[in-house]
Amino acid sequence: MATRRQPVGNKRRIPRQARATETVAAILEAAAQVLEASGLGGFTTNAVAERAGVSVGTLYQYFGDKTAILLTLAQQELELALSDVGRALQAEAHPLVEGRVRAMVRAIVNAFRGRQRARKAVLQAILAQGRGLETMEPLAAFIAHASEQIGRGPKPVLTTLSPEQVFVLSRSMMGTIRAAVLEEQPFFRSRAFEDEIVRLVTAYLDAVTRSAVGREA
Amino acid sequence: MATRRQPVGNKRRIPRQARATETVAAILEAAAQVLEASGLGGFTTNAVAERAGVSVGTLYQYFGDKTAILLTLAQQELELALSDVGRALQAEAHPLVEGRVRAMVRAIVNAFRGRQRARKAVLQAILAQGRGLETMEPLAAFIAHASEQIGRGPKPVLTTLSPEQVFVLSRSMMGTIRAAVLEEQPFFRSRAFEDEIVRLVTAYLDAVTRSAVGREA
Amino acid sequence: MATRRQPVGNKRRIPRQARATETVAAILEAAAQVLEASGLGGFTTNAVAERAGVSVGTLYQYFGDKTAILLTLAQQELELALSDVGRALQAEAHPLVEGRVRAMVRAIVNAFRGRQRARKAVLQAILAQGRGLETMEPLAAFIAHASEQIGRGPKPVLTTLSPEQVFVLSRSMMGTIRAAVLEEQPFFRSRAFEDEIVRLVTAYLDAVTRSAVGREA
Amino acid sequence: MATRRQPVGNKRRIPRQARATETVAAILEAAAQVLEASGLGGFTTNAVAERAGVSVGTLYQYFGDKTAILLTLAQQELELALSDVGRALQAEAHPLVEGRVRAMVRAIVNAFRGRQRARKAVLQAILAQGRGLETMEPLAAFIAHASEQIGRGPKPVLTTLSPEQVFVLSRSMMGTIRAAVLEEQPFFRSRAFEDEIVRLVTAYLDAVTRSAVGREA
DNA sequence: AATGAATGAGCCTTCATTCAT
DNA sequence: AATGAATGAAGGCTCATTCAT
Repeated sequence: MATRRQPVGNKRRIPRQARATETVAAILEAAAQVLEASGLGGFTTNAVAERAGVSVGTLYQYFGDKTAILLTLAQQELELALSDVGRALQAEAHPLVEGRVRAMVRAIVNAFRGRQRARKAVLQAILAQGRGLETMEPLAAFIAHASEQIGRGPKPVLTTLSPEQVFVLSRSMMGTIRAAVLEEQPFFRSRAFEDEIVRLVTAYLDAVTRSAVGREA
Repeated sequence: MATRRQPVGNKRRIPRQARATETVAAILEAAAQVLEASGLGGFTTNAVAERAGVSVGTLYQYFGDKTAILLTLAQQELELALSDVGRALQAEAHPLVEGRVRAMVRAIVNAFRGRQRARKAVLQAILAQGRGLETMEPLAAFIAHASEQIGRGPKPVLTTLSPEQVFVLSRSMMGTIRAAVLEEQPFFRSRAFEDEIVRLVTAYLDAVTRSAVGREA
Repeated sequence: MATRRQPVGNKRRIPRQARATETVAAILEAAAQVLEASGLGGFTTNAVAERAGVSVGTLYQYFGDKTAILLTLAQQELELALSDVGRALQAEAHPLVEGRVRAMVRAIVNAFRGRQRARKAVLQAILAQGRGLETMEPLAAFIAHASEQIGRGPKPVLTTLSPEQVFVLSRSMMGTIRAAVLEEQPFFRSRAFEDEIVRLVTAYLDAVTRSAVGREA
Repeated sequence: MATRRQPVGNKRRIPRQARATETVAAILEAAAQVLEASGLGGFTTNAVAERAGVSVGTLYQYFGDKTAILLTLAQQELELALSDVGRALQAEAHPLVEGRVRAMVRAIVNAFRGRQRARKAVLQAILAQGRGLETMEPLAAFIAHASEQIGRGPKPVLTTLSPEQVFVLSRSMMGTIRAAVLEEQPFFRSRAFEDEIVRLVTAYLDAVTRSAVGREA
């Protein structure tokens, strides 16, 4: 009967004090751990709070909703991965396209190494809510941008990719890596596997470029 | 999904009578419909039973577990998809590699087309339980076999693929299509998307072949 | 995260079996008892279920909402009271207006005797939700009608009452009786008190009639 | 409202300084506003504190209990209403009984006019705790006294009312007005409604007087 | 075999109250 | 005196599962 005001759903309190900031961090860390240990099924607010060493009440002081935790986590992870990959691409150390592709693949493989389960769960949760698109948007934008960077340089490859091409490019790479993690393939971190992914991406980029050039001519 | 009392588990009763078989079919069909209509969140045993026109009790007579329904559904869908793809490959109608690749891509996309939401939910549910591996295994085996068929024919392309190559080939294709389903991409059924996947696969096959030839020479 | 479908709020299952009907009755009886014993503050679904000897789940099988219980209870009580008062009025035993008024007063006093607290709580709950008007409507209609019956007979008194008059007539009488109960006045069931209420009502009716007649003349 | 830890109870600190007095006033004003805006359901200590521009801690410095705020609010309102009514009666401006009754009714209605929702909520809260009796007592005493004042004056009406008569007189009037507030009747502030209450009271006074005279004669 | 009423653990969320700063 | 982060009991409600009929 108690009236439920503020069906907010988002963040609730902007931590202004040091202690509060720590608490938020603890909650997010705990959330990732719980997700990692028990999957989405075990991801309950009580479990997160307990692991974080705070009470549920505190948790709700900073996250208006169970979902808000997930969303924040997702964003955080995304940004981390993005900056890793971005760093790999910006390096001037790779003059050749292949070199840059390889750097990116390596960054992604590394990004996928830790807390695989948490990552998966976050992904699922996001998707399960139809929030996927918005959340993924920065990633898509990034890869669209990244593909231009790959092409640029001493040996430029392409100028613009269609949305479908960006999608195929990013998802084929990500999907392959993700599958290897999920299936716990023994060759996951092997050079042979890395070679094949690089081959996949460069071959596709090549094909796309050739086709574009052919059309222009 | 958290099992409550008895951790029963799998199927319970092997239907020997016609009526029983019908009941099981009705439940599975209802499950797919519920999944399609309300997503995983609305997938409750009661909802499925009601839609199937049976009582929950009856449902539990044939499926020891809510999960068992999902698992059965997944297997069923998988078999359907596999036989579709198999048919596409066996046809002698595609003399060129590209033709065969396209036929396969189309078969897979089609397999994923109907009841997308249900499929997505099944996928999620399977993955959420770590059951993904077992369930996916037949698919992997199939594609490994299929890649040989692609290469064979009037214009043979390759003889043997390394395990890593089979993996990259199959997962990049599946992963891309799956991502399109999960993210509910609007271009999912477009020709442009199909073209890109075909390009991805053929480009990779080409690159692999060229490298193999080079090594042999 | 579990999706909450059906934010129904109303009744949920129409009991078809004997046992179910009993259960509903038990829940309503328990609700009244809890209300009586602990007031609105103690009126929790768990308390009601426990007192009814059923589980919360069962309770929610028949009432989609905590409020639904209160609403049903209110309707039930209202109908009971209404039929009591109605019976008092329909009796041909009271040829005089005063006699009929007295019969009504007595019926109301009796109606207010049992489970005062429950009644009060129900009232409050109804009002607290702004549902008061709808719920009270039959009562208003009834009193409007009853006032006509009071006036009819060998010595007719009035023909039509304005909404304000119906309101003042009914609420002054009800309010006085209710106050006596709430304050546990010792004279609550005394003849003297009854006399005064009868005097109040008849005097008011008289005044209204005289004013109406005066206006007509 | 259920007290959680320390069953503290009432006021805690008697403000001796100017600032403290202001704070208390701010809290009470905020309480009324919150009540008015969100009803009893939204009446949380945090909401009140925020609106008052103080912290919860400060609030608890002056009110040992959420209830204490409500109680204080109720008393404050009551005193205001009482002094209004008293002023209306003491005025020599109304030589006729009816005039004095009308003045009183108007004073009471007016008292109930502003912040109706807040008042209703306070009323409900008081009643919900069985605290109604104590809180209402001064009002009853006042009306008993007032009825004597009504009768006095240039045209005296009655000498003594029996306890039952005082009760019926005061409660019928208050009960009717209160019901109009609680039910949020649209005609609450209309002249027609006022007329009917005046009619009710004067008719009753009249009837009582006539009966007393008859008995004396 | 089927039914469906009943169960109850457990989830998410709120909010009165405390206490270290 | 004031602050506001933290607490945690308690409440409403869901749903997988059982079992008497």
